[in-house]
Amino acid sequence: MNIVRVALDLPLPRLFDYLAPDSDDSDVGRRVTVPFGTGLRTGVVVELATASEQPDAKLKQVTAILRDMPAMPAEWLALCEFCARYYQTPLGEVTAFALPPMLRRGKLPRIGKARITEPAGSSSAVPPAPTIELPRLLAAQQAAVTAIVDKAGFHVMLLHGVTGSGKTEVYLRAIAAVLARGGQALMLVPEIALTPQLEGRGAARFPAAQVVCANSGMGDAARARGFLEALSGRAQIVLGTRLSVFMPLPRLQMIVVDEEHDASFKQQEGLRYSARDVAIWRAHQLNIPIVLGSATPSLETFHHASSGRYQLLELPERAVAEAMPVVRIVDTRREKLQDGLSAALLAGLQLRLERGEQSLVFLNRRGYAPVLACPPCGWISRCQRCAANLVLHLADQRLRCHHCGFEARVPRACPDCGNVDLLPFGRGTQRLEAMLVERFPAARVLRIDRDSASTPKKWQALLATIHAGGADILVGTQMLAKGHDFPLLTLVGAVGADAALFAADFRAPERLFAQLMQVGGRSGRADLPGEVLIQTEYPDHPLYQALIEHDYARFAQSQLGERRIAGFPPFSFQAMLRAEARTMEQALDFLAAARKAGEVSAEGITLYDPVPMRLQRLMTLERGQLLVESLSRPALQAFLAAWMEQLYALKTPAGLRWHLDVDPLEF
DNA sequence: AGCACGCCGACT
DNA sequence: GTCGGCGTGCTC
Repeated sequence: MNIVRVALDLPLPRLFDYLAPDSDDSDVGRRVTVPFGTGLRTGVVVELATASEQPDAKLKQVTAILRDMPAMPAEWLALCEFCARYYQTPLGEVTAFALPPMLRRGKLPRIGKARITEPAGSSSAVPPAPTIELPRLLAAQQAAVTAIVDKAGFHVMLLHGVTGSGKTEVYLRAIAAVLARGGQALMLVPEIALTPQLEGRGAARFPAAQVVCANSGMGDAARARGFLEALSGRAQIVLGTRLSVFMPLPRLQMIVVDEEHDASFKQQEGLRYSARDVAIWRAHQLNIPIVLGSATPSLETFHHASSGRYQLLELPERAVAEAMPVVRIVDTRREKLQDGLSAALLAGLQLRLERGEQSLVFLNRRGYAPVLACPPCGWISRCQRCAANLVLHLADQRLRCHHCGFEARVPRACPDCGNVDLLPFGRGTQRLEAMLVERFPAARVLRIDRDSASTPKKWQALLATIHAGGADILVGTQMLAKGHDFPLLTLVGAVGADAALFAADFRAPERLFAQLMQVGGRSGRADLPGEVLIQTEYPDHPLYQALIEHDYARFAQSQLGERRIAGFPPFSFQAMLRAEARTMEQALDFLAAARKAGEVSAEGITLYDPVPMRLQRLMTLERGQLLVESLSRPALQAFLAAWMEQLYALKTPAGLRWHLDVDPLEF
């Protein structure tokens, strides 16, 4: 009896068996449409079988095996199976996620039926060597390229180099070597904003190579076409955001993860995978090298590089600018600030204005003020759906919840007592912008945050203005920190950074350091030295001291010391069970029951008390969480697998939803 | 997740 | 007397 075992996109951790009389080995990895319940569904054949555990009477016959494109290779299925196992997600949900939506629905993009079925490997010819003139490499770059290119087999390398040290050039040389051998390369980058730019650079460097992009912002057909190009072997380079780690690449020979520390590699809903970690597993499975690049590696990665498990490749010098920016700490404890800005920063801005250079004031909080309040009666602007304040956006006269998107007009008077003198408290980018306009009337002030750069088009326009010298003072959030060079920028002021120093999240300092290092790296070019001013009430804090010295390693070591003592990752392994329900009591009760169920098999596992999440209520749902920790990853994995079965069996009150987050980044 | 079946309130 | 509420149970 010919039976196919099918992964269907359902929240059920099992496969479904179907009769498929005309199936054979070559159908493993193919999409199938099958009758399911009352309707039809599309899934993926994961394996063949001759018998089923289901009674014969229950078995239905496959409606169609879709043989209109090559089957997904075994390596791709193995990757999905790993994710299903590791992240405790049903395999059918993983395969559905890993396929572009169009293919997931059983369809094919227009054009290229001929191309789709063309045998793979036909284009594995060596592309002609690029004729464009290559930039000269620094000694350290050359050494890094050699180290990468010489590797055969699985090998994790950390390419550690500050902004401007020429990491991208190293990637491109290493990729060129892979292409010359007829292989395919996969390069992961953080967010959509910078892929077009990189795509251009890649296309210019490898004119004969097929470069395929993948990110969630692309249209359905384009994504499906890219997937098929990669699967057929025609695409030689895949460049994309986290989801491109699932691209099928039959001749994959090297993976690059640029800005590997970036939090956007971890998906925060649905399949909560880390593309960086999945990429490392994939490299291991394929026995190929992988390069992780960053100026401020994640502490996990740095830890492995220090212990020798990963090879450390250092790029100590800046390739494009002569010097690192000078970092100065401005002690704001004694000084009376003027609208939040110190005399030193104001003087710095004035000086840049006089010289015709650009400045940037970095404040990671958008809006005008974080909250609007009525001092006499104590009313404050709160979101009705979330346990959060409504942020005042004066630019369009709205109050906005940054968590759920709720909006309201700014009230003329206090809704509680009628007082008309409502006061904004705190400072956001809009307020900073308004204040700078007033203080420097001759300056052209430009605000860059998610509100002013709400669409790619607006974002491009803002970038163009900055590059053309059409702005003197930039006010911006972390948006500005990523991936763009501003040649005229010579001063960066960081305001309100202290908030992250004592945040409840143990990863907050790590993120702050990376952010400040990155935003500081925007300033200064060969002929225009850069300066970074950090306003703080904790001038002696080790984080800032390390920043002055541009000493990432020192910062990382001190952080790792603290993590070791506290037993935090990378010295322990974690998973978070979260629940949301109509009432906090329901959420916490479920978590308590889950904890009780888990305690039976919790050898070597710590199950903490269920607690409300930091953002307790979101969209009217009360949220709680339960942290699970172990000193051993295998022990944690074994526990989670057993625990999940018990969790599926727990009965939950109506409206309660839960999920498990393995290796959580958010607390 | 869907989508059925299944027993209790206000409508033609 | 029926339309429909969403509780629980199954899907190969």
